[in-house]
Amino acid sequence: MKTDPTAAPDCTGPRRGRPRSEAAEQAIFAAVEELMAAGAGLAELTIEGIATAAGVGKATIYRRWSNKEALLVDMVSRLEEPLPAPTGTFRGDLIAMIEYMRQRGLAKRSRWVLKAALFQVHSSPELHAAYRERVIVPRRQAARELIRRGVAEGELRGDLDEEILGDLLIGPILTRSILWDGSDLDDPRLPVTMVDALLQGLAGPAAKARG
Amino acid sequence: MKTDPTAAPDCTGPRRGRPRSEAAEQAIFAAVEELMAAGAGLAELTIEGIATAAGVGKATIYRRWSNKEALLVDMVSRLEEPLPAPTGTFRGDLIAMIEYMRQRGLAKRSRWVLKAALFQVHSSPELHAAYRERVIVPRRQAARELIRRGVAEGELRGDLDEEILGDLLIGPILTRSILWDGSDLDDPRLPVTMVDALLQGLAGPAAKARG
Amino acid sequence: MKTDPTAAPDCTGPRRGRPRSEAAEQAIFAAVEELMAAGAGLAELTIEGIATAAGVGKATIYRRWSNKEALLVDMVSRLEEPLPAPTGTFRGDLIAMIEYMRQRGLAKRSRWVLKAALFQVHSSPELHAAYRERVIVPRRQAARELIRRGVAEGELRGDLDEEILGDLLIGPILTRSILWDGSDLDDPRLPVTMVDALLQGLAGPAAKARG
Amino acid sequence: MKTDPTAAPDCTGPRRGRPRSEAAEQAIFAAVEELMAAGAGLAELTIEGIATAAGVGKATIYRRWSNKEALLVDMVSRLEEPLPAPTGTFRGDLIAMIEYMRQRGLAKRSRWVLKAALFQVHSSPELHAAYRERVIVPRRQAARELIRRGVAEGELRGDLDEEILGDLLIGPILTRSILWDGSDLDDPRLPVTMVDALLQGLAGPAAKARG
DNA sequence: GCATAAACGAGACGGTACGTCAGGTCTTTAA
DNA sequence: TTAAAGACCTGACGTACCGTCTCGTTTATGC
Repeated sequence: MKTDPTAAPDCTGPRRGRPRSEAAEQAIFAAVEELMAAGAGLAELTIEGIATAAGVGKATIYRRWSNKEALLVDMVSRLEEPLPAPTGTFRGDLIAMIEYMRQRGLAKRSRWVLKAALFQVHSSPELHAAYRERVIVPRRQAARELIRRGVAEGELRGDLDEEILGDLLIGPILTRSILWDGSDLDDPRLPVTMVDALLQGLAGPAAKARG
Repeated sequence: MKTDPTAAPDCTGPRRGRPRSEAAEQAIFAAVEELMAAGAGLAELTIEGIATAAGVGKATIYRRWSNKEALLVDMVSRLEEPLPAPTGTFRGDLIAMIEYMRQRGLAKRSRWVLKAALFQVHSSPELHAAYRERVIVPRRQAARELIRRGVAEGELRGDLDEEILGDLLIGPILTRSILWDGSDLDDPRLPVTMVDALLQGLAGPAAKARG
Repeated sequence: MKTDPTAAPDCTGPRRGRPRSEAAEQAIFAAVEELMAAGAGLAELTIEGIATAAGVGKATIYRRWSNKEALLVDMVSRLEEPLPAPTGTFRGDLIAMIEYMRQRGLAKRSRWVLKAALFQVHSSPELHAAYRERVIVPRRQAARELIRRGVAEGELRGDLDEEILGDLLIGPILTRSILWDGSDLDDPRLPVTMVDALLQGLAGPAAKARG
Repeated sequence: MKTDPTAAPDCTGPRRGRPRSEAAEQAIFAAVEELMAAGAGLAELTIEGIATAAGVGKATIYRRWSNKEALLVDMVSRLEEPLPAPTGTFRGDLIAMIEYMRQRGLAKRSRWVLKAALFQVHSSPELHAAYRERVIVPRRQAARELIRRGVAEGELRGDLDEEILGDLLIGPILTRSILWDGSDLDDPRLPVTMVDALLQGLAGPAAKARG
C-alpha cells in the first residue's frame, strides 16, 4: 500500500539525499493509534491532526502515502498477524484457522476505529483492490489450500465447489468478527462447535427420518 | 432516520407557510443516484454537489437530514425490499430467505457505491446503531424466528445455540453478498446447494467412516 | 482592482442570495491597517493572518480579491486622496499640486509598509498595469493639463515637449516622496522653493555671464 | 551584501577543506538570469527553482547568501556599472551623469524583473539599508560633489540648498528611468535638453515680462 | 600516502502559507 | 414558512517553499 515511488525494488544503486526517517514513520503510526485511543471518529482522523500529534510536517506524511486512505489501509494491513502454521490434522487446522479469525475479531472489537478504517476501504475502488490484494487474497488462498487438502484426504465432501465449501466454512466466523460487533466471539469453544456442526450437518431428527 | 423535527406525529395543527416540496425530495434522491451512476466515490458524494445536481439549495437538504451520513443511511434503508412472505415448508422458507439475500447482493453489485455507503455507516457509532435498528435487527429477527421454527419442527438440530445456527446458515450468503464483490452470486441454484450441504453436513467419506 | 466577477455593471437584475457583507470588508481593511501598524513587514502580511485578525474566513477574502497583491493594490489605491481643486493662478496651482504630493509623501512616511506595498506592485506586470491605470494615469493627466494651460498662458516655455516639462516639474518631488525615505519633506516652503527655482532656472552667475 | 560569515577579513590563515566552487556561483547567477528571461515574476523566483535550474543544491546557495532577498540585492548591485569619469566642464559632467542614468534605465527596461528586484528591496528595512549603502549613497555622493563644484564654479545658483539642487537636477531622469516604464528614454538628446532647460529656467514669456 | 575538513548534489525534515473545497449556518428575495 | 441562491466562518485538503539537516561523494590542504 505504500505509495513511495522510490521504494521500487530495482532501485539498487546508492540512495542519494537524506534517507527517510524511521523515527518519523513510527511517530506517525503512534499518533494514529493515540488519536484512535482518544476515541476519535474516522472523520476526526485528519492528516493535519496526525501531523501535529506526531510532531511531524504534513509533507512527511504525504511523502509516504498519497492520502489519508492509503495511510489507513497501510496501517490496517500491518495489524494483520501472520496466519497460523498449517500443521496437524485437517480438522485441527480448520479449527485453528477459525480460532485465528476469532482472535482477530476480538482484537478489533477494542479498537473499533480500525474496524471502521477497514470498512473505509470500501469507499474507493482502488483502495478496495489494494486491500484485497494485500490482505484478503493471501488468506483466501490459505483457506482454499486447506479445503483442497480436506477434500483430497476425504475429510470433506468432494461433490461441492471448493468456493462454496470455503464460504460455508469461513462465512459464519467472518460474519461474526467483521460484520457484527464482536460480542459473540467470547466463547473459546466457538471454533470447535462450528466446525463439528458444519461437518456433521444441521439437520434435525425430522429431516433425518425423512431422508 | 429522517431528522426533520416538523415531522413529529403530534404536529396535528394546520401547517403554516409554504409546504415542503415533494419534487425537491425526489430531485435529491435522483441526484444522488445519478452521481453514483457517474462512478463517484463516496468522498465525491458531497452535499454541495448533490444540491447543485438536484437544482436545490443546501438548506433544503439540511432541513430534511441533519447531515450527509443521515441522508445516505436513509437512502440505503429505502433500498431494502420487504422480506419474502414466510409461507411453505421450513426448507423452502430457508431457501427463499437465502435467495432473497442473493438477489439483494446481485442488485448491489451494480451500484457498489451504495454498498460503500453501507460500510460508511460504520464510521460513526450513532449511524451504526441507527442502521442496525432500521435494517439489521428486523432481518435477524425474521431469521431467528425461522430457525426457532425449524428446531421446533425437528428440521434443525436442537443441541446448538440459536445464534450459532443462524450464523452457520446465513453467514455464507452474507459473506458472498456483502463482503466480496458479488461475482459469485450468479448461479440461481446457489441457495439450494448451500442449504442442502449445510443440512447434510460437509464431512467426507473418511470422516464418516471414522465417526 | 476588485476582481469580483459579480460586480459587472450590467448585472442589473435583482441580486439573489445573501449579499456580500460590508462589515466583513471593513474588518479586512481594518485588519490590514492594524497589522501594518504592528510593524509587520510585507512578507508578514499573509492572507491567513489578515483573515484571523479580521475574524473572517479566508474564502471571504478570496471572494473579493484573487490574491494578496490584488488586495494590497486595492487598499493602496483607496488611500490616494482626491487631487486638489484646480483653481487660482498657474503658479499657485503648480505649487498646490507639489504641496499635495509632499503631504502624500509625509503621510506615507509613517506607514512605510504601504509604501512597500506600492513597490510590491512592480512585482507583477498585471498589477503594475492595474495600478498604473487606477492611480498614475489620472494624476499624470491632471499634471499634463496644468502644464498645457501654463504653456498656453505663457507661464511656461513653449519650446519644450510637454512630457519633459512634466517630468522636470514633478520628478523632483516624486523622487523625494516615493524613492527616498521622506525625511526631506518636512519644510513647508519646499513647493514654493522648488517651483520658483525651476521657473527662474538653476544657472549661476558664471553661466549667466557667459550666455 | 555577501553574508558569508567565512568571508570575514581577519580569516587570514590558509583555508582548509574543499574551496567554494566558482562554477556553482556562476551557475546560480546564470540560472537567475535565465529564469528572469523566461518571464518569471518575482514570486516565481524561488530558491528551490534557482537551485534546480542551476543544477546546484539549495545549501550551496544558502552558504553564500542568507536568503533570497540578499541574493537578489547582490545580483542587482553587481549590475550597476561604474560611474562615468568626472572629467570635463561642469555642464558636460552633468550631462554625462544624466546620460549614464538614461542608459541604465534603457538597460533595465529589457529586464523588468531586475527592476522589480530593485523595488523588492523596499520590502524589508534591512535590505533597504543595505541597498542604500551599496548603491544609492555612492551615487548621491558623486552627484553632491558635482553640484558642489558647480556652485563653487558659479555654474549653479548659490542660494539654494544643495539637496534641493540635487533633486531638481536628478529627479526628472530618475523618475523616467525607475518609476516609469522607460519608454521615454529613447531620445539621446534628452540629457542635453533637460540640463539646458533646468539651467535656463522654465518660465515662459508672460512670467518673464512680469518679473 | 593519508587523514582532516569543508563544499558538493541530493533530498528529507518541521514549518508556514497558499488557494481550494466542503461543512453546516445565516440572510437575502421570490413564491 | 419554504424555496433557491449564495455569502458567512471554520477547518482540512494537498502543494509549494522556506531554511535546516543529514546522507554519501568529491576535492582540497597538512601531517
